[in-house]
Amino acid sequence: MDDLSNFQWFSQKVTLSRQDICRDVYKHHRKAIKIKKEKTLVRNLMRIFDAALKISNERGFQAMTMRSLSRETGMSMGGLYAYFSGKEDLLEMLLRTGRITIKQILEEQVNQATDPESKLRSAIRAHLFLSEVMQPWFYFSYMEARRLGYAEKKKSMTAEIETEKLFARIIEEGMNRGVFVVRDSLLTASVIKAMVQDWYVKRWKYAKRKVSVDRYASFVVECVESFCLHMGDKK
Amino acid sequence: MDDLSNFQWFSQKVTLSRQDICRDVYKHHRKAIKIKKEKTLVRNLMRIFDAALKISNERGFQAMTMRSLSRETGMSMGGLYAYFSGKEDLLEMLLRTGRITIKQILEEQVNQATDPESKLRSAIRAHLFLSEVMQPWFYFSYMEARRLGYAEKKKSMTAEIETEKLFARIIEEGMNRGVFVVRDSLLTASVIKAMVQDWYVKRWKYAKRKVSVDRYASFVVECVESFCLHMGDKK
DNA sequence: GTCTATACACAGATAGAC
DNA sequence: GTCTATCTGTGTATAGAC
Repeated sequence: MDDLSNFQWFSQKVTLSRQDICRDVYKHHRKAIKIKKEKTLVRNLMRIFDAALKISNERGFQAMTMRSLSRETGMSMGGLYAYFSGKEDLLEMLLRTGRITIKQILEEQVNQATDPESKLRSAIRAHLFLSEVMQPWFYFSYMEARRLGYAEKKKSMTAEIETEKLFARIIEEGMNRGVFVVRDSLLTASVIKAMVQDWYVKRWKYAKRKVSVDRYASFVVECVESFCLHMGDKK
Repeated sequence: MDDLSNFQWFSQKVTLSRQDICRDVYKHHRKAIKIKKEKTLVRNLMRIFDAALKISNERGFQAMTMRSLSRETGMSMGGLYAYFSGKEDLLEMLLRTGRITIKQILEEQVNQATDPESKLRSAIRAHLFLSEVMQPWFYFSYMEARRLGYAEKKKSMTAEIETEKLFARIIEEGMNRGVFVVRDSLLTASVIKAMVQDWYVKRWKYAKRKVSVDRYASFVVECVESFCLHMGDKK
């Protein structure tokens, strides 16, 4: 799929799914949400999410006060509590929406390719482009996940393991078919994930060096293929 | 150097340098520290540092209250303020001690090897073993660095860039000598760093899978060499 | 050198007017 | 549906006893 070579496609997908997400949030947090008109809910919830991500990614979620959220959204503190029952609740919403979006979009991408080589390439590129479009969310989730309550922590650990398994399965398939060198597939998946994560965690670094997603993606693919195929030359 | 194959050597080094570190801390924070006896200072400062790292790595530095630090150290809140003038000050001390220890120890390791291949191997292993011994500090520094004041943030960014340049220089030397494939040396250094960081950031994952430092180090070296030398087979 | 008690600031959350 | 005003809990920091 040619669209994978840039992230426009992902960007559209993410924007379009915003309505669905809000409906889902409403379903799961009905008790807490006092807003009845869907249009108002969608508009303000998005404002709140964007503001919360912005503030949290600068100083941390715990350091984000309701007052600063009020300032950033332009809504009053009292008004904010019509959209969630408390900070914990907001956190849960934020994490949930991200997980759902990612799942929806990645599922559309899965198994578009057939051979292990192009599957691996697609998986790496898809992850990178998605994390580029939703960078604030990925960064937030990465940084805050491990300091949450037990339940949320577990969820994010499971998500991490699942992503790795996705890569590991592709690699194992390649090994079984004899196109990839036989090595520890889980460790290989881990280092791939580490490289993908570096893109959204250290974005300031790559921005400063003017490295684009496309270039980074190509580099990671080259690196992984060289390891899996033991080819040093460009393909 | 054979000692590099396990991290006992690093462990000893770190323990031995504790006294020096305290002397350095005392020098830079003289105004804030009200303790006169060196023995008391060293003992309690270490208690405080260990406790602060433990709490912060669970819930974040910002979420660590003086009350929780008091509980963890067994010291009273009033007593704690004899060792630093406030949370910000404690933070600065913590980061400083880590940077100094790392610098001292890594400098001893630099240029033990001569050819680019073994230099690269040594650099990777040294970083991994050091981060293993000082895991709480590395994790802390990684997680808290980006939400500090401007000055401290700058310092930790510089440290990150410097580490990358260390790797990049070795790789460039290898390219110039014709033993490494010519590629983007900075991007190569970045992905190496990403793999090394994954070790101390995702330690829970590797612990669960019973992957040892030694095994992880060997794997990363294999991965990097395969990319730089375009050899897929074991060396 | 270490403790207890407390000052003071600011956080999250809500009630009730509009 | 949104605002202002305010309650209550908890945070950092210090003064002064031991």
